[in-house]
Amino acid sequence: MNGLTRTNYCADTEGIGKTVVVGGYVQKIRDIGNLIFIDLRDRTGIVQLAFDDNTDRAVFEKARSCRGEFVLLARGVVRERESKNKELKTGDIEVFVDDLRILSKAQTPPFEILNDTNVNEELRLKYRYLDLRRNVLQNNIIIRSKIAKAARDYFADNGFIEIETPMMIKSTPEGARDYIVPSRIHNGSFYALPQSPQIYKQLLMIAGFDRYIQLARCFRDEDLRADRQPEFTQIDLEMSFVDVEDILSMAEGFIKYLFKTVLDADIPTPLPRMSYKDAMERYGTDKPDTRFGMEIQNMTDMVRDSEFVVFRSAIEAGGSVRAIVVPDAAAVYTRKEVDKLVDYAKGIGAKGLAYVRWADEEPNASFKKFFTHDEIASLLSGVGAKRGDIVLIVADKDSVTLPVLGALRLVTAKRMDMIPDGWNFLWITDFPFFEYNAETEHWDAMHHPFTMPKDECVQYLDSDPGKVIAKAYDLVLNGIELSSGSIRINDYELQQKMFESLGLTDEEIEAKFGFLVEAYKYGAAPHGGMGIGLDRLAMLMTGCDSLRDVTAFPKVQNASELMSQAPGKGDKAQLDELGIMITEK
RNA sequence: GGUCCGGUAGUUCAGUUGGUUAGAACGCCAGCCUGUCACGCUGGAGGUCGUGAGUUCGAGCCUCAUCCGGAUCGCCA
Repeated sequence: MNGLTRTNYCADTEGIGKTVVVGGYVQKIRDIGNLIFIDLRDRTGIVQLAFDDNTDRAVFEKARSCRGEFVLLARGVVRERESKNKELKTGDIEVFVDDLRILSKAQTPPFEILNDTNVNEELRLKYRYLDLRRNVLQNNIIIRSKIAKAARDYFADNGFIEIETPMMIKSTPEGARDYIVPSRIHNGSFYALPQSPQIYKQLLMIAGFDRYIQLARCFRDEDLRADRQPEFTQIDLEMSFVDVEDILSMAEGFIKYLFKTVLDADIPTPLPRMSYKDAMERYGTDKPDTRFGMEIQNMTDMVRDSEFVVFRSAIEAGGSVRAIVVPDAAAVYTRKEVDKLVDYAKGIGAKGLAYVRWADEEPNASFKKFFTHDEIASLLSGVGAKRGDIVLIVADKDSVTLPVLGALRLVTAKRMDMIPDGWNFLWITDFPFFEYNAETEHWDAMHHPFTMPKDECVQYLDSDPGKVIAKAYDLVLNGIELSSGSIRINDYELQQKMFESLGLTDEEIEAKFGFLVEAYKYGAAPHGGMGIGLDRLAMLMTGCDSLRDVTAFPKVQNASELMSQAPGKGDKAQLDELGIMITEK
């Protein structure tokens, strides 16, 4: 670059008396007449460039002409500052510049490049390359890179082979909606982008690779959330000659290594476990946040004889009455706000929400007409409530009471600010194999149809599908699902039977999974694996609450990308070639 | 697809019951300033009030539609 070669990153500049060459973006200019300071920024941080009346006039004038975000290369001697800045890593030194190159001028950016920004995210995403200049965002991306490296290192050290699987594959039924890619050669046919490399990694096990890993891009055409992007990355792995325990301990080893390497945090292993059934009954969700208590309590027996029709009819219909106690909430939740909770509960499927708001001496129960003073007192002591608490009660089928209270538990805990920091990992095990779909009146696979049922459950496949437990497991961190996996069926006859239980006809099985069933006829070791969400790991490990903050070029809620404006309309020639005609929706 | 929230200088926001010329801070431009680091001082430029209809003598403000972004429910084997 015009005879100058960079010697130091900005924040790594050191050695008083040394001549250095630094390069970066102009963060800030302070022009004090015969004295100019420029804060120069690169991905490591900031160093101050200094110019004074001993500076060559041409260099001085060049410095004066600089503006924010100009790209500079500056040579100079490192010297101690006359007045130091304790806020800055390089606050004790500055570079006294004798040669300055303006490598690139820059327009005034639409927003200032500041770590602590409150600029509208929409604008930041439109100019994502400017947003990404901010050190906080760069650090997130760097941590993400370290996570990926830790994964490759750990699994390579444990004998895993990194193998790429195709991105253009055949659409698989069930599961999420596929993104599809039209084929030019096969007019009218489409590839699908993989929702995960599931089938391919099983085939790699059949091929005998024994241990596979891939940082796999996955695609799901479903609505977005803060923790859901339509394309995302999984640390995808599969192992042969294993059962559940082998995979869990391999994954635990990785988690331990990862957190030590990237965050220098010690994660005690083995990680705690909870069955799906316990998770649902105690937390109303299959991904409980166990950083705080407030578990769901079963009040059914306490109110079994009550006259209150809401409670009684729920119980008589085979349901339950359950509650959570929100400690010290009466001071925070006014009557009006409790009403909002009632609306919220109704919005997520409850018929209603009974409550006791115990602010004053006398607890105020929404159902006090139906209970005596003593009965209410005994209910309160039964659930362990004290004065100042609010008790939220739902009476319905378990499939309503549990998830509703689980959601209320999270909402109120956030509002009460009672969720401590920490790394609370939890394995959820013993998932049901089937999930009844009331709409189609079918049993669907809860995990996926290749999941191995527990040995002792195979006998219930026909008689009582709801009773079949799968060799499937999820890893949950602070209430967010990080990972999901299972042992796969490696026996083609059993696989055939599972497909039949799912209501697939022989023709459907043959058309959709024929090659997979065929493959298992040629011998397969017991195998299983999991996919760990790299994006979510990065989000949690950087303390962010959106995947957008750990993704270089994320998509927004309607799955478009604001910088490039993707997706775009296909042009006429492209569509003609593919034989595609667009109809108005 | 439903519900809710938001959209006013480049940015972040304020804008009274609908009423004269829509303000502030930061940023930007120019000048001055020898130790700044949120530099300071002086002056200046900068607005399709997301868009389109409607109500009204008069709309940033009220109504409807629509676009964009976010949260949430559905959805995500």
